[in-house]
Amino acid sequence: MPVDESGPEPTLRARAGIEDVALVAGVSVATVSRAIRGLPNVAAATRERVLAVAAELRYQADPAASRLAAGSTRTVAVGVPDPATWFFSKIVGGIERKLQAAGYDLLLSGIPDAEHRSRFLYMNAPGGRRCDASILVDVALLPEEVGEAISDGHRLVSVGFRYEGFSSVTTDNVTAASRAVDHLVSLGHRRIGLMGMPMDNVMNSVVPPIRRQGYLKAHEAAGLDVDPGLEMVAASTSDAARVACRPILDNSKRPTAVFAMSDEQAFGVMLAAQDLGLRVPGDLSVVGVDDHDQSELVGLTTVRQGVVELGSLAGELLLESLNGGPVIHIEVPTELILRSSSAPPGT
Amino acid sequence: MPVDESGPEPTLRARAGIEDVALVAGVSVATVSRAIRGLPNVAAATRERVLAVAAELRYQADPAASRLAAGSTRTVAVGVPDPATWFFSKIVGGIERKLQAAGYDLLLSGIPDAEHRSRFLYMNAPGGRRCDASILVDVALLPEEVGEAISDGHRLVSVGFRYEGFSSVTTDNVTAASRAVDHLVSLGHRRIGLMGMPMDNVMNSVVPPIRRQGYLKAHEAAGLDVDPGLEMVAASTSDAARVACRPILDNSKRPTAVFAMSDEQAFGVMLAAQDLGLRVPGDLSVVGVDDHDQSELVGLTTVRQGVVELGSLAGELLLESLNGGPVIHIEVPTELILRSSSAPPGT
DNA sequence: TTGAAAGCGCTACCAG
DNA sequence: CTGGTAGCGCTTTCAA
Repeated sequence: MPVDESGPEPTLRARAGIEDVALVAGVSVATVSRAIRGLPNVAAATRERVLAVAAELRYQADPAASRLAAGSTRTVAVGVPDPATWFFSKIVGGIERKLQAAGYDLLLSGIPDAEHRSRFLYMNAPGGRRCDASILVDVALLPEEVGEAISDGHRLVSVGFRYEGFSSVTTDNVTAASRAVDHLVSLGHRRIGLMGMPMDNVMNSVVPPIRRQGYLKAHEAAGLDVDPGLEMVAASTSDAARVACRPILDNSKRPTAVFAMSDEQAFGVMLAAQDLGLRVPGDLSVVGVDDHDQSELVGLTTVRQGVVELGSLAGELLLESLNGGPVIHIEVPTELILRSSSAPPGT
Repeated sequence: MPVDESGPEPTLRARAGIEDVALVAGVSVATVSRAIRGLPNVAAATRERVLAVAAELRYQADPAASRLAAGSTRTVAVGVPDPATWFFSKIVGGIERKLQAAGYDLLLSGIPDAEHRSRFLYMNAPGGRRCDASILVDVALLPEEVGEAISDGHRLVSVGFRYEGFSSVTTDNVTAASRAVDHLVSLGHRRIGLMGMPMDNVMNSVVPPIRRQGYLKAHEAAGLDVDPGLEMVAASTSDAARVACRPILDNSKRPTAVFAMSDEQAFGVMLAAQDLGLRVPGDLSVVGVDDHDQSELVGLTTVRQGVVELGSLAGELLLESLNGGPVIHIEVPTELILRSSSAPPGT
């Protein structure tokens, strides 16, 4: 009766550890460690042999063990308000590509509110030992959080806001907004609504007021009064904006144009106009910010910012900072893209 | 001359370790470990004291150390072809919410090609010790990869495809596609183009052929011949589709309708129609799949699938599988949404 | 209910 | 250039 050795190849049976590799290659674990990580002081022949054995045994260093022993995690945490959003997903995509290419793992967290934000900050602080650094996208930090992060030695790059002490990638939001409003003014609009975002202290608390500044500035430059009754606020989604702007549009004293702080909001405004039977741009001009993938199709005039680029730049800055690079602030340019959603009033 | 003790609070100086907590609380590290993790066999009073000290010292267990000692990583890896895409970002969002709520970390990887796929599989296999499980979204596995994953004991849930051996969340793609084409047929269309996706073996290699089946099936059911000259292929983006369909639309023998495998492709078809001066739906009807956020605004008729739900369900299945749950297959329903991009030919 | 101690798998220092 | 070995910070028997 033949004894059938069950289980597959006995050589590759369990997960190979560094010791197994050392044994088979006939060297010490120390040498294996050096050889595999490409450190100097390993004879070429030795390294080759070790690498061959490691490959054969399908050896992979246990990340937890490496991290524990070496101190570095080769992981970076990325926090965004909502990863399912057009804007944030583009940025995450840009970051991911850079990090993956550099061999870093990317830990993704959604940060929908202040509680999540402080948890993120706490867990990803150096003391948390979860990552080597983190990237925060449009998540506003309180002054005390900034101070704490700095004194903790938190490596952090910020997208959207500029904090001294951390590298950042931002756009010139005052200019972006005033560019849009200037355009509407130059078309002859005098009653220009603002579709803004909430300015609570939880997230996005910096971008909206700045874009609003641009809106005000453009009015001032044109010698126009702003009508506070034309200001609306909604989350940065099409649906929220659609609902929020309805009362102001469904009104004889409605604006002749609306500047929306994001294209997705602008889409919502266009939808509301459709709902009310208003023609765009005949009855209502609409301008947004972003140059969303679908903006061309719907003919939305917008102020473009290179969103994916925002992400890749953030990834690069982070990598540089990890390599001991200096704090760098980058401001990416914006550009007005003219399409069919804006025209002189009453056209 | 007063000696100024430099450095902040001496008590909280360095990062507190479990030993510090034990010392201050007057218990052993073993007890601290139990107390903090909520394990039984700790006196209520003791636990309370330990927790208080831990909070005061801002103690956090080092994840790497815990992982090494306990074996579990509390991390799950998620692989998608391109995280910057509408469809995948929605799914990742759905997954993220579930995982975050359950206290799991989410490692995000883009898997644009076969090389990345095999690297992902290798690193996130149980032997990689990087995560406890993984989720693959629309990343097609070769039969040998499936077999290997199973025999490795890889915990994996699949979104988009159904493999025996792993939990999965899918949609009925044949029905989705045939529903769309049936609709066009019932409007009177006889020449219906197909905007499909590439069927290489790298990614998306299962969904496109299945949707194509639905397209063929609907033709057959209606007794219609399919014209191979009306088949187009492009990546699932608006731009790619716009370019790819141009030659077929810019032709006297053009189709009267196009079924696109995704809404983003449908957007591209609509853009191409615009480019060529074709009216939608008058000269060309267009139907997509997904019900993208912007589909309502552009009036796109589409077959809706609950994309975020796909993600949340995947997250739930994964969590259950981690808790020893069984393999489960879920198929989510689809629904035809009628809008203005489809109408009888020549309307 | 609590504590002592043996690892978890690797890296890094120091000798040789 | 290579090997021995002491940790990294926590979890988990096993005894007490």
